[in-house]
Amino acid sequence: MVRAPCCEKMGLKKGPWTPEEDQILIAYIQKYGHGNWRALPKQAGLLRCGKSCRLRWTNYLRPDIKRGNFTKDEEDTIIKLHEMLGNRWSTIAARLPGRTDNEIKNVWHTHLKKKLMIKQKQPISCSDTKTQQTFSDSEPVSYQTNLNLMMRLENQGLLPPVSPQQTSSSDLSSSTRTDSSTVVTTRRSDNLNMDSSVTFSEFDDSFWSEALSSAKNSGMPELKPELQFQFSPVYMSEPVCGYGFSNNKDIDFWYDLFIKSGDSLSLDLPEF
DNA sequence: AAGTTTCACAACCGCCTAGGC
DNA sequence: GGCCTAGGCGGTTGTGAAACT
Repeated sequence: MVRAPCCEKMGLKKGPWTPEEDQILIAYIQKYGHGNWRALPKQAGLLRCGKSCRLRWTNYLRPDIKRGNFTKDEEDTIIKLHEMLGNRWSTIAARLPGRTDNEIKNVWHTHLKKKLMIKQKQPISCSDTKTQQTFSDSEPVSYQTNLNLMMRLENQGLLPPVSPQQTSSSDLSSSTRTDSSTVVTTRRSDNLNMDSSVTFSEFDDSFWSEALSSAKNSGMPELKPELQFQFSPVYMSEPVCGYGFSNNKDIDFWYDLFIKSGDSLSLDLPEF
């Protein structure tokens, strides 16, 4: 692949953006949009490369960006999602409206990583000890299976990043279950093909009963039957949920999210 | 008050992938 | 199928501000 010459060699500007440059970029995008980032700076009269313009717009100038400190809830969500997804910043960002992957990456490296390190150094309380034991017991069974699931979903193009504005309760998936397998119909009709479905023969009844009994053992209230049915397939159909029930900690996290919607749980997905 | 270190975050770099030709 | 380009992603760096000595 031939790499495009760097900005400096092309006589283009690097470094911090000035307010004037910001204004030019905003005005241009508001008027013409940003169909072609490479052509944009020239057409807008900016001495920047297209990549720099795109970064500036997506990370800073976009009107839907939320500025200011992260809330406790946002931090908790990042920590839990990072635990499940690793450094997939853009996927994590898709779950936090108004936050960019760059911002989340920064806050992780500057705050949350340290916060977690401090937390991990603290002695485990009696109740925590019990929970941690359960985690390690359940993890080896389903983790690899869940990774396989995620790879299959990715290979079939069913794990695109979800932008927050695209998520609404009106475009939920339908999910059905056959005798031998769980069929997941993808959730969103815009960039996922609603006709596509995936059959997970390895996720049989024993898998779900194992997951649900693990949840029960960890002290959660028993899930309602209709919830078990809806909860599991919908969970799997979500890109961020690709790991499935890898351990009790994950179950706990998703249970927290779902249970907050109360009795309408089996019908409504939480907004991310 | 001056110098040094640490912190926070914007911006850049290099790689990868999808898609057009 | 190979080449090329644009766009996207995660890792890293640069820089100004704040804290510390």
